[in-house]
Amino acid sequence: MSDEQTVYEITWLVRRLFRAMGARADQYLASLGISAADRAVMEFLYPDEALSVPAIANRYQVSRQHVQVTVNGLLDSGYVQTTPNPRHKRSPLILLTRKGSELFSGIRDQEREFLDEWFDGIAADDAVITRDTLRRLHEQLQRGDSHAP
Amino acid sequence: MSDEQTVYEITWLVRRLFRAMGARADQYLASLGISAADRAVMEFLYPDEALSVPAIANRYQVSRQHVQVTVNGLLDSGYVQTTPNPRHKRSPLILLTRKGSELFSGIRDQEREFLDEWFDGIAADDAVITRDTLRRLHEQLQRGDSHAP
DNA sequence: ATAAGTTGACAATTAACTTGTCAAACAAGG
DNA sequence: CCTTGTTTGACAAGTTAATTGTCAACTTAT
Repeated sequence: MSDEQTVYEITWLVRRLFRAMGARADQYLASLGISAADRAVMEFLYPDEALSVPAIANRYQVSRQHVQVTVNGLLDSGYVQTTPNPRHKRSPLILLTRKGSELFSGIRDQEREFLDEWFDGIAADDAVITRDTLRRLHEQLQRGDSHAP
Repeated sequence: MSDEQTVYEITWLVRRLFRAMGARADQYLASLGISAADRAVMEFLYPDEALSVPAIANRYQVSRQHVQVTVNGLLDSGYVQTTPNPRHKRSPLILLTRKGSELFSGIRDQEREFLDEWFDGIAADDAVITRDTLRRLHEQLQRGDSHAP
C-alpha cells in the first residue's frame, strides 16, 4: 500500500514528463519538416514493414481517414511509396522509401542520443524498478476498465 | 548507466500512461459536464484562492483569452463567482462558489479512490523509487534545455 | 450474381487552443 | 493633472490534429 502523496506525485510527474517529451519531440520533428503523426506512421513501417492504410490506422488507434491524409503527405514528400497489395487491388501497401528509411533511422539515432544524456545520472537498478512499476501500472489500467477517472 | 531497452520502454510507458489517464479523466469529467480545462482552473482556486483571470493564465501557462472563456463558462454554471479586485477595477478576482467547491472536492475524492485502486498491487518501496526516478528525470529536463528531441 | 463489407477521396465538423484587435481602465513620469 | 505605455475583458478569426459522414469504386462472401 503506497502513501497517497507519492501516488499523486507519480501521476503528476507522468503528465509533466509527457508534456516535456512531447514538446521536445515536436520541436525536433518540426525542424525536419515532419509532424508527430508522420513519425508515428513511419515507425510502423520501419525498417521494412508493408502495411495498408487501414492496417496502420488499426495499430495507431486512429481513424483511417486521418492516416490516409498523413500517408498521402508522406507520399508527396517521397518518404514512403506504394506497392501492389495482393489482397486488395484498390488498397496498396505502404512502405518506406530509401529516403524515408534514412530519415527515420536518423530520428532514431537522435532520440537514442537524447535518451542517453537524459538517463545519464540514473542508476540502472532504479531504471529497472521504475520500468517494472510503470509496466504494472499500465497492465492494471488495461485490465481493470472498471470505473473512471 | 541504464540499458537502452529499459530507457526506451520507460518513455513509451510514460506516453501510454498519460493517454490512458487522460482518457479516464476526460470520461469522468465529461460525466459531470465539465472539461479538463474547467478542472484545471478549479484546481488553482481550490480550496479558497482568489485569482484574476490573467493570474490563472500565468500559472496554467495558457493564453489569458482561453482562461477567460473557461472562467466565463464556470461563472455561467455557477461553479465560480467574482469578488472585487482592489488592484484592478475591470479585472475581478475569481473564486469557487460553495457549489464549485463541493464539485471539486467530490472530484478529488473520486480521484483518490481511483488512485488507491490503481496502486493497490504496487509495493510502497517501488512507488518511492519510481517517484524519485521520475523526479530526477523531470529535473534533468527542466535543467538542461540543451537539444531536442 | 447479388448482397454486404472495405477502401480512397472529399467535405464538414470538433475540441482545445492560439493570435489579433479594440476600447476601457490602470500605473507612472514629468 | 496629463500623457504615454500597459493590462484587461470581449469579440473575432485562425490553427492543429483529429473526428464523423458520405460517395462511388472495388472486393469478399454467399
